[in-house]
Amino acid sequence: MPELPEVEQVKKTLAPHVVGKTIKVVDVRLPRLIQYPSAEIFAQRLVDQKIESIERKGKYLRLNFGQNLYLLVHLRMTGALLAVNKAEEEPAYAKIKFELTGDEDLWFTDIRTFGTLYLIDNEDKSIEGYASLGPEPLSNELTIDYLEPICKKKSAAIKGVILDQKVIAGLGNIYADEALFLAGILPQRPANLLSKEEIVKLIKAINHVIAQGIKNHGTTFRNYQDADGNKGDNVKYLFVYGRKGEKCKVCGQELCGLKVAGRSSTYCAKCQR
DNA sequence: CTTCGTTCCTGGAAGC
DNA sequence: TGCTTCCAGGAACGAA
Repeated sequence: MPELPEVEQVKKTLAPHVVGKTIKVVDVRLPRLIQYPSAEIFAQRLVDQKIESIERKGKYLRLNFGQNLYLLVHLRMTGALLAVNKAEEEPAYAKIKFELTGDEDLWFTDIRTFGTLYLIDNEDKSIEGYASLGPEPLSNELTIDYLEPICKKKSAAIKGVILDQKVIAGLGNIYADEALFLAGILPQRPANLLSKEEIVKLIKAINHVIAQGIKNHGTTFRNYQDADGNKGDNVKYLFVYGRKGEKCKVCGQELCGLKVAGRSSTYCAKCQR
């Protein structure tokens, strides 16, 4: 599932293929993926737009066209943006084709079709999930002074708090489990019962796992691939995610599984308290 | 306001 | 072997 490091890797690999290219035709094969505006207007407005740059904010990618026109893409679970040579056959699960100037086209593919796309004017406040994103890991806004008061106000599980994109932008199930393991905190602990020291450790752990994920080009657990169709290398560095029933890499004890905040969670009952 | 459950979807794994 | 059931989860949404 694409989280911050995976989306960052898509941005890096996509940019050399598409920045400076102009969209000539848009073929939307699954209109419900277009959240705003209608699929018809979406396709029409993109014609002859030149891709000036690409940015990432949280798990969103933003293609900038100039004149305050932006394409927001959220990959959700299995969405992918692929640059494919026009001579090659189209990719599997192709849902949207952006015909570009040059030798390659841009494809949006999606197995489970949860991905969402938006074409917006200005850096609009109209897309709630995008406009309300909290600070990012590795930014100087994610501080103890920011996070501690938020935790103090919430009796819900800490894992749910750090998965909330309004609190921290970019964490998903994989990096949340990994950060909680590194910080030595059980995912089900009520956020308001964490000590200041624990929250400090958690912020450091979040920054660490995200930086490592980026360095390793993302985590490919099932379907994630970058714009070149390559997988990430980070899965071999995971301590807990997807390892329920296996031995803890630190203490050797069998890892536990539990539903927390509606998500499957894996943790070590000995290393995490 | 917060918190929690439901919903969307498909492929692969697990179960019978 | 082959069919059925379950599970994966980001985030919007509605209910309590």
